[in-house]
Amino acid sequence: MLYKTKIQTLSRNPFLLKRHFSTKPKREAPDPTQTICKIMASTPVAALDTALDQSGVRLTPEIAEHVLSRFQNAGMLAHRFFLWAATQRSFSHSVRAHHATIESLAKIRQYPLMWDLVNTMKSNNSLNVETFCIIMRKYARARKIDEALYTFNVMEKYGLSQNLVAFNGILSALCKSRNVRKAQEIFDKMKDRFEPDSKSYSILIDGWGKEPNLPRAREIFREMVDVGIKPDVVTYGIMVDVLCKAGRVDEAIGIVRSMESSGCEPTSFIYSVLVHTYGVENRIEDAVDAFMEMERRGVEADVVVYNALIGAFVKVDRFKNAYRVLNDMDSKGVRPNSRTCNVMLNGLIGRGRTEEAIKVFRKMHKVCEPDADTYTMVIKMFCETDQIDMALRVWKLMKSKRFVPSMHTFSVLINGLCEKKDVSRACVLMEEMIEKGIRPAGVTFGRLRQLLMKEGRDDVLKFLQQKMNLLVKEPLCD
DNA sequence: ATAGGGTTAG
Repeated sequence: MLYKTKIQTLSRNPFLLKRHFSTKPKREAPDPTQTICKIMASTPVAALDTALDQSGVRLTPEIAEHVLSRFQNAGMLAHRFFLWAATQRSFSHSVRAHHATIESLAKIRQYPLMWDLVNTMKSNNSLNVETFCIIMRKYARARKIDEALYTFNVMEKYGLSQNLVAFNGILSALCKSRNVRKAQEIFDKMKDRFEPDSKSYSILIDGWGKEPNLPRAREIFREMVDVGIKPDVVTYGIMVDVLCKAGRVDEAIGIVRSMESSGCEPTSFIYSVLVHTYGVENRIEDAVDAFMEMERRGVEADVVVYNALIGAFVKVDRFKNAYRVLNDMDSKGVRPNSRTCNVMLNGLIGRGRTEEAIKVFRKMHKVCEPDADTYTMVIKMFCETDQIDMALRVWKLMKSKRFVPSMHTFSVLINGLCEKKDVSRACVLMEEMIEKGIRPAGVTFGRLRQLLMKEGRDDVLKFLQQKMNLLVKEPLCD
């Protein structure tokens, strides 16, 4: 109640951000990590071992993990480093380092090398079920369903038991890669062997919900209850989400009430779904009510619910309320994150409030670690307001932080440059993008092609096209 | 890495 009046009577000054974002950005990686990363980034592969040998760094498992996570999108490099490190005296890789390298190799589809590592782990006696879950998930994401199933089936040959964890692992891998049908098939075939638990059912319900197939999701939920497995707070949360996404908010509320009466307390997770859904439907009063109900029940708001509430206000153009929520977060000690920033920026940019967006970006980007989307939005905004120089400055800022731009970040800037007929700059970026292994969207490439043809630069076009043909057809990363 | 939520872009 109090909260509602508070949000309605707002401070005049929308820029209270200094107060909200007083925390320092993240800690830095330890120094030896930097040394190694620099060597890896600047040394030709053939000379890498020697350069690493001469670095004088005393390796620890922690440092190795840091380095591997830095290069997780550069699978070959990560693997080279892994092999080099393994030869160092009185050093051995952690299980997590093995897993990280397995993931890196799977990303670039170097499956034989990946299995080599599995065998290494077997002889180390460090293999576990998680190793196989990782591999199953990677195969499923690469649309290699048979290989995922093979991985599941081959576990026992590696001395691991095919237990419920593994069973849920394969179900999850299949559902997450949009193969619910297959997951359901496996489930039906093997459920007697594994005694499914609430997780098994939750995985399937979520899978059907994302299909989307609400009737099937409902059916599995019912089956779960029928066979005597109690839905827990996660299962309820999934059902609420599935129903809300299907536009059945009324029914979702019914679930919330039923969980209350069965002694299962809703969490901030569930409220974030509700607040978000009301926001999407422009039902700001209901969104605020849901948020207040949560507070009344003593459930602590986390950054996600706050973001949903901010998004709801932004959607109906009530920015002052949004700033007030930021204030509230600050007083409760909940730190905003990159999405908080993105919700604000997206709203401001969408309403043409460019100046304000710039101010918010200036203040927030120091605190909330912008993500690729933050940069994409800001660069796009500058392109569309005819400030390409500013767009380029943000690009440089991003690069100076060694931030890796996404395909979309490249796209908006290339499009902006094309718009300005700055073909040469656009081409340089296009080349950089392709070189990084990122496949440009068809329209982006098409636009540049048109310009190049108009200017008679068929040579450049041919060059870019050839480079692109070297790219694998499917994306290498996920 | 056996289960769930919030933004945008394309």
